Amino acid sequence: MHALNGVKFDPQAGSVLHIELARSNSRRKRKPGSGPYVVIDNRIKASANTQETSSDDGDSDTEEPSGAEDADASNKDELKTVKSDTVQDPENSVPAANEQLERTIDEGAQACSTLFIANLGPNCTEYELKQVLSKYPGFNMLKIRAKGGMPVAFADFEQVEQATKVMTDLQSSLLPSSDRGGMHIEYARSKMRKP
DNA sequence: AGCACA
Repeated sequence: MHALNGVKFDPQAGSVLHIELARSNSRRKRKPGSGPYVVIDNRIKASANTQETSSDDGDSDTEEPSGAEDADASNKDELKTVKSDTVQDPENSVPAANEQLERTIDEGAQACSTLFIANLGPNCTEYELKQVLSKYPGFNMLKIRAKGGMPVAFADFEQVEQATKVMTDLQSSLLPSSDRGGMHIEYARSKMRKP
């Protein structure tokens, strides 16, 4: 940059190059904790207080209340003393038996009365699968969808428990048409899940 | 790992 600075690039007008470092992005990087999601764990914060004031480019962008850091510092010790192991598990207070069971079958997925079935062979037909599923109580309907690739199926039941029964029963089981491993069954994903 | 239709 200094090598080129001041170089005459237009002999007629006598214009001269003026080069300087571009100012850094005026929009400062969002600090973790300033967004809508607040990190509760403050343990890492203690050692990372160095780059706060160094890169202030003087832009008139003042989203940050300047007193925030000081407040953080004074609150730090207080927050640290909150021990997580003393918190009582709210799940244990009301142990509904079947809820526990469903959670154990496939934790992470929300139990529901519709099953998502994958890893079906390319030759699996709706009819074939329906033959199997309709042996089970509460079976409502089956939909097969083959979006370009391998077919997947959605099986709906009257009750969650009935769907659960089918899932555990048929999990990894082979269909006659299958050219691969057993089918993979999960609860269907729904838009209505708890956050 | 792959989740549609109403």
